[in-house]
Order: sequence, then C-alpha cells, then structure tokens
Amino acid sequence: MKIGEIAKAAGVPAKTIRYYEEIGLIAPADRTVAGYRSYGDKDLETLRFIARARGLGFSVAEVSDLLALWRDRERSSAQVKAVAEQHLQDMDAKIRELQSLRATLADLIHRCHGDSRPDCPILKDLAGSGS
Amino acid sequence: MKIGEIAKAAGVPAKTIRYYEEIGLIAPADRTVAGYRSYGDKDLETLRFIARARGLGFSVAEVSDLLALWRDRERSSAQVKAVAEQHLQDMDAKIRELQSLRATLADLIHRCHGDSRPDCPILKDLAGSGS
DNA sequence: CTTGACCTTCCAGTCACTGGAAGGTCCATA
DNA sequence: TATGGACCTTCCAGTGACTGGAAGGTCAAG
Repeated sequence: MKIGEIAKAAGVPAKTIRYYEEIGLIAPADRTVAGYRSYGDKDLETLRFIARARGLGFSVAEVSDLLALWRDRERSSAQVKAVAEQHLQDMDAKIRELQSLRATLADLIHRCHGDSRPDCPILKDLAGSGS
Repeated sequence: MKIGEIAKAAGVPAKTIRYYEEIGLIAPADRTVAGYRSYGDKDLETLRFIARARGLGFSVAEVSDLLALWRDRERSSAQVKAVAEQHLQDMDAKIRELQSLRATLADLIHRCHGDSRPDCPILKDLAGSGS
C-alpha cells in the first residue's frame, strides 16, 4: 500500500502517518524505488491500534507504551491495566474540573437576565465584585 | 507597579502578562525611564478579570470579547449572556465526549483481570478484535 | 563596588498535528 | 509522445496558550 491507501484504510490522514514516523511512534516505512512509502497489512493493524487508542484519549506517549505492551507476548495484563487506570484517573480529574466550572458558569448565566440593559452579573463576577 | 508586583497581585505569571501584551489582549504597558513596564490599579483589575475568565475556561479570544463588553457601558447583558452560553455549550459537549470515552475505558478496565498473565481485553479491543 | 533580585528581549519548546509550497512520479488518455 | 491530474516527496510555518532559558541591563542594599 502507498501512504494514501493505508491512510484511508486506517482512517488516519497521510500527514499524520508521516508525523508518527518522524516522532518514532511507528518504524520508518519501506520505500519503493521512487522513494514512496510502502506499507503492509501489519502496518495497517498498527495504525488502527494507534487510531483507536488516540480515539480513547490516550496521549501519543501512552499509545507508545501500549504499542510496546501489545507487541510483547510476555507482558502481564496488570501492566496494561495500570496504564489504562492512570489514564482513567486523568480523565476523571478533567471531567470533575469541567463539571465544576460548568456549574459556576451555569449559575452566572442563570442570574443574568440577558436583556437590553447593561447590568450583568457575569461581568460583575468576573470583575471580582461577585464573590 | 512593576511587572513582578502586578503578577503576584493578579496571580498571573509575569511571562504571561508579557505574552498577553504581545498578542494584544492587553494594551502595551507604560514604561519607566529604564524601560521597565509600569502598571496602575486599572491594569490590575483588568488582569484579575482576565484571570477569572480564563479560570472559567474561556479562550483568550472569548476573554477579549468579554473585556470589550466589560468596558462598554452601553452593552446589553444579552450580548454577554450569548458569549457565556456559547461557552457553556462547548463545555457541555466536551464533558459529554469525555464521559463517553471514560465509560468505554472503564468497561475495558473492568474486563481486564490485571494479573501476571498476558491475556488482556484492553489490548484486544484496541487491536480491533474487541468490537 | 559588588551582589543579587529584578527587569528587558529574543529564541525555542510544548502537544499533536495541519496547511502549504515546490518539486518528483505514475498512469491514462488525446 | 505529450500532457494532465492524482498521487507522492521534503521542508517550513502555524495552531493555543503559554513556559523555559540565555544574554544582558537596572537598581537598591550592604
């Protein structure tokens, strides 16, 4: 496969694949005589793995760890679980933070009548007179 | 005030204040004879406003809009509310997305026994054999 | 007069791409 | 055989919102 084909098959832009190669997430691809990158089915599997892991919000560094674990027949599932659980904790922290901010903002919006008059609790609060 | 003082007072790093000036979020500061930036109480209020709005998750561009509205005595509260509501919708979308990913990940983790054996549903799913 | 804390500018790096320019390759059609 | 268009290549720059660090200027205290 050339890069455009594998890109379509894996659902990852060709540019991103070159980028992954550049940062060492994937191995440098074989080249045709003309210098075109050439991929096989294994590369497609790898890219799909990466795409799924990124889609779950794992960072590229985490994906790199997961890839190594994936390729290691000797790994323990505990190792994988540890990476996933760390990520879950990060997600939970982020969700909690967003929910807390959301609640504050929703309250501010609720208290703003939103008409043609200039008086606005949102600005008041941001200016520091609110709390 | 010099930049270090206002930075401490506003709870914003001096570097960030210079950055805000550079991108035009705040006006260029007055300078002392020696070339040091010099700030007054109004600048402190502005920086605090910015810090609070950024803390609520507004982007710098949104903060810029809110600042303009804040300084405009003729603005309607409806204008402010519109900016805030847009941001609330963005936050809601992000929270929903994170929660959905979190649920998928939590399920995967739950199904992984996490012992010394290599068998792991997390990797299986990422490899595409899971769904 | 020196020390150390502050200030200045400028350049580079973060993260994970994305866009675009300039040029090479390949294949089908006129 | 020429040519057009779709593909490929590399390299450089930009995104958002900072952050770190180097090299050098300024100021007050001791």
